[in-house]
Amino acid sequence: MKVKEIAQAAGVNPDTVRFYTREGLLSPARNPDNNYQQYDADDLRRLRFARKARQLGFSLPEIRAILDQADDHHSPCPMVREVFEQRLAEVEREIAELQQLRERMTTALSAWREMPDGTPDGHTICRLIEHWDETAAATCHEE
Amino acid sequence: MKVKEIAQAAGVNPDTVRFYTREGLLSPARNPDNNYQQYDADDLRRLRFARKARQLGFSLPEIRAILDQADDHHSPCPMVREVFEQRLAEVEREIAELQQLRERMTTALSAWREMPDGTPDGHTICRLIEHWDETAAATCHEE
DNA sequence: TTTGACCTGTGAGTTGCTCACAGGTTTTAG
DNA sequence: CTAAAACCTGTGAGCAACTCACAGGTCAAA
Repeated sequence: MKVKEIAQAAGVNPDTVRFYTREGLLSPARNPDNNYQQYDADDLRRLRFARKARQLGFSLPEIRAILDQADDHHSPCPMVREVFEQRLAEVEREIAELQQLRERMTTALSAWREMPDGTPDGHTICRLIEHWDETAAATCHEE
Repeated sequence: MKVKEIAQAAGVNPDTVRFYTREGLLSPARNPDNNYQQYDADDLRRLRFARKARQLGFSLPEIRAILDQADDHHSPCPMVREVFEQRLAEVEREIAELQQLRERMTTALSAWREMPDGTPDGHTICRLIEHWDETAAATCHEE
């Protein structure tokens, strides 16, 4: 398989395939005639695995670690369980943060309906945002 | 105020102040003696505004647009309302995606409790992840 | 006066791609 | 048979919003 073929088979951008190859997640053979990359079924398996793992929130270094362990005939699954549970906790924290944010946004939006727009006067820039509750917002930071 | 002082007053990293200055959100005067940046109360107001707007999900270009409009004595608030509503919709979409993801993760986790770890055998890399439901996960992509 | 804490600008690193570029190869249409 | 289109190659830059590192200048206190 050439780059475009494996990319289509996995449903990703060919540049992603090239990128993963550069990053060492894929190690295709070479066609000695034209120096093209030659991917096989095992590469496709690895690529699909990597994409699934990405959807689960694994980072590329984590995925590479799992793949490397699999290459060494170690069972990577306990590691997967561990990282997975950490990732689940993170997802739940993100949900909680976003829900807090949403709540404050809808509250602010309904409060704003009664506020005049007001041209900036040198003391306020936009009172809609300046009246946002600072301490409440402080707990909601992106990372 | 010098960089560190305004940074402390707004509760941000001094490098963030420098970065915002480079990006044109802040335009401090200069001390002609030593070429140090000199921030005033208006800069602090702009900085605090920018941070609040960031917490609300505005991008730096958006914030700069608001600030520029305020400088020109236009009322930026209608623009704020508009971008804010877009942002709220986005937050709600993110929440929905993360909730879907969490659900699939907890489902997978409980399914995995009954699965053996299994050393990779050349056909599977880690069955924990390979048995993740592909089509279900396809609807949850990061952007 | 020397140490330490600050200041300056610039450039690189972060993450996971995506795109652009310049040049080589292969396929397809005329 | 040839020319154009579509592919391949590697490398390097761009995204967002910082954060950190570096080398050199400035200033306060001991």
